[in-house]
Amino acid sequence: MTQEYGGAGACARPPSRYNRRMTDWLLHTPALDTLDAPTRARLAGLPQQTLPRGAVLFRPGDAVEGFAIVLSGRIEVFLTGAGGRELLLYAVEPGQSCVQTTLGLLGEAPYSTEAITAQETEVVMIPRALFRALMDSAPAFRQLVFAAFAERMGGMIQLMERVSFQSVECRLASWLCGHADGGRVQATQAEIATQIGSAREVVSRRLDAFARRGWVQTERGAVVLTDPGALRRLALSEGG
Amino acid sequence: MTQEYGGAGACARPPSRYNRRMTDWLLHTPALDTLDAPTRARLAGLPQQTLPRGAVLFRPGDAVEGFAIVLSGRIEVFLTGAGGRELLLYAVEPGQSCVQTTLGLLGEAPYSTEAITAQETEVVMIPRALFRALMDSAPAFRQLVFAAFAERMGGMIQLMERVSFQSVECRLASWLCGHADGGRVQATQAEIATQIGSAREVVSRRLDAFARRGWVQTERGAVVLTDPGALRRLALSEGG
DNA sequence: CCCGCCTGCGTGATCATGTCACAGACGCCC
DNA sequence: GGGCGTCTGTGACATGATCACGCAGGCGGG
Repeated sequence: MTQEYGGAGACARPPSRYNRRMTDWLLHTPALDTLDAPTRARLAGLPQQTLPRGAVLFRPGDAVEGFAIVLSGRIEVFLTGAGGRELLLYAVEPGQSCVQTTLGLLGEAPYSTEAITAQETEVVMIPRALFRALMDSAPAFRQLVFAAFAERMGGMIQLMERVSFQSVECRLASWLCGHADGGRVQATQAEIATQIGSAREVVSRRLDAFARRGWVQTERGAVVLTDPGALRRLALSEGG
Repeated sequence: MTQEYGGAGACARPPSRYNRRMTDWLLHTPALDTLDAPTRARLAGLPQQTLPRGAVLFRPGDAVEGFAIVLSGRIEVFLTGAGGRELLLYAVEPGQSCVQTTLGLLGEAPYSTEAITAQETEVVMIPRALFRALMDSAPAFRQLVFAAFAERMGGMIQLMERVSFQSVECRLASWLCGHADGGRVQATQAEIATQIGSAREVVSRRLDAFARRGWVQTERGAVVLTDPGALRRLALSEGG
């Protein structure tokens, strides 16, 4: 399902066909607008890379090569359990950076999670040395990194809360509402299961229950929301 | 079980009987050894507070008053679910600081968790303004905060892994091994349940199973480990 | 000493979820 | 049409959470 793409070093040594010209990508990255001129100058020269959907940026055990900033697309970071079950920890979207990476750069610890692009994704890698220099010398950059860190931590706590204390039904309804595009969600049940931290069979049964209540219609690779209101009410009901 | 102690503002406005003399507590805090002289000077004057066991430092919804550094004792931070079930997120021990607090100070977000002292605990509170100033001007302080942050994030990911992918039996065995004092663990089954993120009844049944295998003996408010080796093997078996 | 009460513990019943095994359905390519 | 891989549906079962009790030990008041 997720095609291998360059293995462990994908983000560090990508095939050249995915390298882009060195350009002023900073202009298109609002999150970095607050950076001062010298910092911008040091960043502007870095090459950006385009990764196809399904590329593996890192796996558990990999060493951390540099600090990634996402320009466009989306990277999903998963925790993998013994039985092969996966749990989406968080997603990295444009202007954001990867906490696991920050963690690795600051503490020398290898990755314990797996990162896969969910769409075609453009990233800029900041090498370790430059990252550390910026952290020390560029207050705005530091703010940026710290803010990202804080946001993730908050997100992780929320995730823990949902996974530990909320029913699968609630999580599923919530996820469906949050991913509907014109009353339609394009995803296989296995994908949904991973996203909400459950198992495919369970998703299948819950969706079936929703369908019997007339809230959704299931198709191969998609779910149609026929009563988004009901789903939303369930999602907000905090049901344990 | 956890006596209320001054409520929301406990750490900000403690009863005066718990205030101590202003002293050079920095001398006894190895974690802060790397701080430069000016920073140490700014910190040395802060008062330390002593909180009894069971004091509530903050609850969900409280505003963040300042940055806490633990000198001695132990603070436990919990997530609370709908049914009143609680899950230990992490503990703050001497020389460490509270991430939730950092998060709140940086992002203005209120607490979503609950912090309770597990023993008599000495803390120093750094007011918000000083905290921000130090973050900007004292690289060593910044390093300290960042390192703590990174460590917590790693811990949270590990916790997520254990809670999501490991059996209660493994977690229980592991916890017992980690908390044995001379082959004996002093804790009620309800406490153990909270620590490993399960329910009291489940702990009761698992302990019973251990007892039938001759690995432990249960007493009122305590567990005696009669075969620590077996428990340790189970704890390390990564059983899903 | 007896009683009432609180806390901690044990247990059965039931529900929610995760896991395993397997079969049918759908799409696609040859 | 036939073969193959992916997606989905289902039954059987194990684990864990929740609910509803009852029982035991400890403690203070009478």
